[in-house]
Amino acid sequence: MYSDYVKSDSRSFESDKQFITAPIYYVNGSPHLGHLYTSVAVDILHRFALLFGESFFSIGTDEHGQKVEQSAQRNKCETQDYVDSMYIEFYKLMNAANIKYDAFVRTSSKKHKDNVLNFWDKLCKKGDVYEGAYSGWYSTRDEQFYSEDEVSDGANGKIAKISNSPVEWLEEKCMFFKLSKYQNILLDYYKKNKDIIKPSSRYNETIGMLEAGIPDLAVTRSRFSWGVSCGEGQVIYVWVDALSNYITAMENNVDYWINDMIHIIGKDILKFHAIYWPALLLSADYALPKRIYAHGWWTVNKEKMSKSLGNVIDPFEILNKYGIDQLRYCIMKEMSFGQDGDFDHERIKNRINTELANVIGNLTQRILSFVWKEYEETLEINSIDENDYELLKCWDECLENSYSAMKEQQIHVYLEEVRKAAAKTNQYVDGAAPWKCDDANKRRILSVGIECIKRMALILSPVMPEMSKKILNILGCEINIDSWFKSINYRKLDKPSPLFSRIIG
RNA sequence: UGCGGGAUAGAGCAGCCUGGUUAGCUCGUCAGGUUCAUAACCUGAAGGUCGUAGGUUCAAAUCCUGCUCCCGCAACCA
Repeated sequence: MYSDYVKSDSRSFESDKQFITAPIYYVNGSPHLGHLYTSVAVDILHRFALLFGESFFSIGTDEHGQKVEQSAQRNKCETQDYVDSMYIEFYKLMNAANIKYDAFVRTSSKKHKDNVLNFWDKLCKKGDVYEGAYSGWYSTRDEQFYSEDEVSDGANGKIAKISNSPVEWLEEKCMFFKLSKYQNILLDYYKKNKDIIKPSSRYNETIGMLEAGIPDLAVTRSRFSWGVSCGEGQVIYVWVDALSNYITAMENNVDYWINDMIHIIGKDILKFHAIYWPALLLSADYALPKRIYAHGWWTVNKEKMSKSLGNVIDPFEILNKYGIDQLRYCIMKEMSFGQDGDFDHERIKNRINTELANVIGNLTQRILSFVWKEYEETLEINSIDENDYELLKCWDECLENSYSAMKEQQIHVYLEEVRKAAAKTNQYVDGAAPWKCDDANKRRILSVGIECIKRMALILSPVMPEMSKKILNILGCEINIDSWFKSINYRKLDKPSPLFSRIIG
C-alpha cells in the first residue's frame, strides 16, 4: 500500500529558474534589523526555489554617492577605505545570518564600474541621454533636484516639500535620461501585467505615479566625484549606478537569467524599481523583471525604528541572543510579507518557546528518542493504515500549498502551512499512542512519524538550514525535493538532543 | 489640503484581489486527558453583531460610497 501511495502521490513540480535579488545596501550606516530581514527573506525564497530548480541570488553594497564621500571626510579617511570598512559590516552580517548568496556586488568594484559604463553606453547609443543645463532647487541631502512647486519656504530658506530638506538654487550642466518617453509604455505594460508589482497596493501606487507623469531624469552630477565617472567632471547618478548592479551580478550569464528577475525590495525604493529601472532596462534593450515585491517595515514596540529614538535593533545582537535559525524563523513569521510589522522581544521569546521548542522541537524529540530507545535498526515504512495515509497526505498538501505560496512570495503562508502540519503530526502521535502498541504497530507508527520528521526538516530547510541539516543527516537525506518521496535510510540513531531550548524568564 | 497603510474575540494576526460552509489561527484564560517527549503533547469551553452609516446582491469581513479614529510621510533607512 505504501508503494502505491508513493507512486500515486509523486508529482513533478514545475522546475523553473529564477534570478532573485535583494537590494544593495547603502554603506552610509551600520546594518540593522531591516537589512537582516530583507536578506533573510530573499535567502529563504532562494533556498526554497533551489529545492525544486534553479535560483541565482544576488545582493551587495551601494558604495557611491555624495553622502558616503562626506562621511568619509568626516571620519578623516580615504573614501575607499571608509567604504571598505562599512562593507565588512554587511559581509559579516551575511555570514552571521547564514545568507547563501551567489553574487555580492560592491558598486565600487572595477567589475561593476565597467558594467555601469557599458550600461551607460547602451542608453547613450539608444539616444535616450541628452545634454541639458539644469537649473533648479537642489538638495544635497536627497541628492536630487526639485522644481519650483516642489519647494516651499522653511525656517532657514527654501526646503523641499517632500523631504523638508534644505535646497539651494543651482544651475549646472548635466545629462538627462528620457524617462518621460517610457511613461506610457510602462503604464500600458503594467496595466496588461498586473501581477508584476506586488502587493497590489504597490501596483496601484506605481500606476498613480505613472499617471501623474514622470519628467526626464537628471542622471549625472558634477558636485562630487565619488561615483562612476562618465567624463567631463560628471559622475553617473547613484540610482543608475546602483540599479545596474543587478546586471553586474549576472556576469556572463545575463542572457540566461535576465528573463527571470525577481526583485525583493523595501517599500521605500518602489519608485526606483518599478519606474526608473524598467525604463532603463527598456532603453538598454533588456527584458523587464517578472516580479517586483515590496515588503514592509519594522517598528519596535510600535515605534518607528530610528537612531534618534535609540531603538535601532542590532542584528548581530539578536542573532547571538536567539540563535540564527530561531531568529530567521521568527522575523519571517512575525509579519505578513508585504505588510509592516512590529519587533517585540516578548513575542520573539514566546514564538521560540511555543512554535519552535514545543511544537517543532518537541515533536522531533518525542519521535526520535522513542526510536532511539527501542530500536537498533532501520525503520522503514512498509505498510500503512488509513490514519497513516491521512497524515502523509496532509504533509503532501503542505508541500503543495507551500510551493504555490512561495511562487507568490507569501513566506508567512508557507510557514503557517508547516506549523499546521506539525500540529497535525502531534495529534496523530497522541491518537496512535505507539507507547501502548504491540511491536508491529509501534514500528508502523514510528516509521510514519520518522517520515513526517524528515518531511518537516526538508520543507523547513530554507528557513532553518542548520536545524534541517541536523535532522536530515541522521536520516541520510539530501536536501532536494526527491528526498520527499524517497524512503529514509538510517543507522542506529545517535542519542537525540532537543532542537531548540526554551527561553526561561 | 495631500499621499500611503491600518481598524476582525483580552493581546497579536490571517481571510478581502477571484462575494457563498457554524468568520479562522497563534498567544493568553478556564476545565479535562495523557506520559513517548523540552512542566511538553492532546481534547473541550468561554470570548467577535469583522471601526461606523448607507448601497449593490438571493448572499458582504469580502465589492461600491460617505464618515470616524489610529499610524507613517525630519534624519538614519530594508
